[in-house]
Amino acid sequence: MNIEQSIKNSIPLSSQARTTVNILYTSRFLEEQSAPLYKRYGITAAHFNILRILRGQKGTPANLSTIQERMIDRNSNTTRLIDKLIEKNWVTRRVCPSNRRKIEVNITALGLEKLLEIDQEVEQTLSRILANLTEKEMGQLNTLLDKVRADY
Amino acid sequence: MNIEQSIKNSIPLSSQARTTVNILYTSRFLEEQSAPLYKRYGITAAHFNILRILRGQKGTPANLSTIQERMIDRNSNTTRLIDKLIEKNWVTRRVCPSNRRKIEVNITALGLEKLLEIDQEVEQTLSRILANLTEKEMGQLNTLLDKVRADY
DNA sequence: TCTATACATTTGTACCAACAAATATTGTAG
DNA sequence: CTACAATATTTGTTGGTACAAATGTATAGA
Repeated sequence: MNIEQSIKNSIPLSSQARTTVNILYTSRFLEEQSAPLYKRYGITAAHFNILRILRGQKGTPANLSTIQERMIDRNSNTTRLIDKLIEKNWVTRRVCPSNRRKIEVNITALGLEKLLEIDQEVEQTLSRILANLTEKEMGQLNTLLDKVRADY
Repeated sequence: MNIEQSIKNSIPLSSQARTTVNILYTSRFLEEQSAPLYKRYGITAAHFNILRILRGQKGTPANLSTIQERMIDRNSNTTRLIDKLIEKNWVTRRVCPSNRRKIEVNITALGLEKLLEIDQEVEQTLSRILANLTEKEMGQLNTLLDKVRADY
């Protein structure tokens, strides 16, 4: 179903508006599909995203500003997101010895283990949904989306 | 900048994951660009979306379930979103006489006026951002996104 | 060295969203 | 005509998000 049928629009949208609505709507759709999965582990997509960033560090500790830079969903509550992951013993936080304004966040062995578990489920879900697209089409889609954000 | 540079990823993502992250990230980007605009009018994107749906009704009242069906962001708080629009005198709500379980929501003249104002600003912002894409590219992007949501 | 400024994170607050349960109304099977 | 299920919306609660202000630390200039 195309986007105008999906949202049952009765007034024609400009190409720009239609494209924007389609991106927002599809993003929302993907979030809805994956949210229950994160929930089973007591976290949200934002927590998962942080875990993936920390794994990407390959042992090097990350400080808050680095994490924020790399997040999909930048917000100023990264502290509280980390708090939750600490509660679960999935990450650790300590004051950076060389610059005590900074903190060092590390993923624990348990965190890595859980991340792997969740990651596999996420990949399964995504593969099922994106099975509708060929590799070439995913490439085109990525190129076009990159173009939307160009100059920013 | 492509998505892996944007989020500074250091571990290669699967095509599915890359595409998903790209859709989420671009969606988030578009929300960030338009949010301040809505905020100046004391509303959120969800309120704006409801106003657009009501305008699409061309005078026919919409009940809550109809609005929810057409929303980008479906949630069960549509009641409270409407509450806010009523406070502003941008919409009215009354019990449907033929079926008192339902309510009838209408946009007011003031609501239409404000919607037009906001809409013009939104269009300007979107046109500026999506100026990076040709009409043909927007068409391709829409086709690909529709395909992501096919079968659902 | 005192002071101002920049940097990095945390905290307060108000609002928004998700989910479940509650309420009210209507339709329907016996 | 009554009990039960279905429909439509509202409300309670919990937790998340946005934004601003506050805190603590480091750096650089007079």
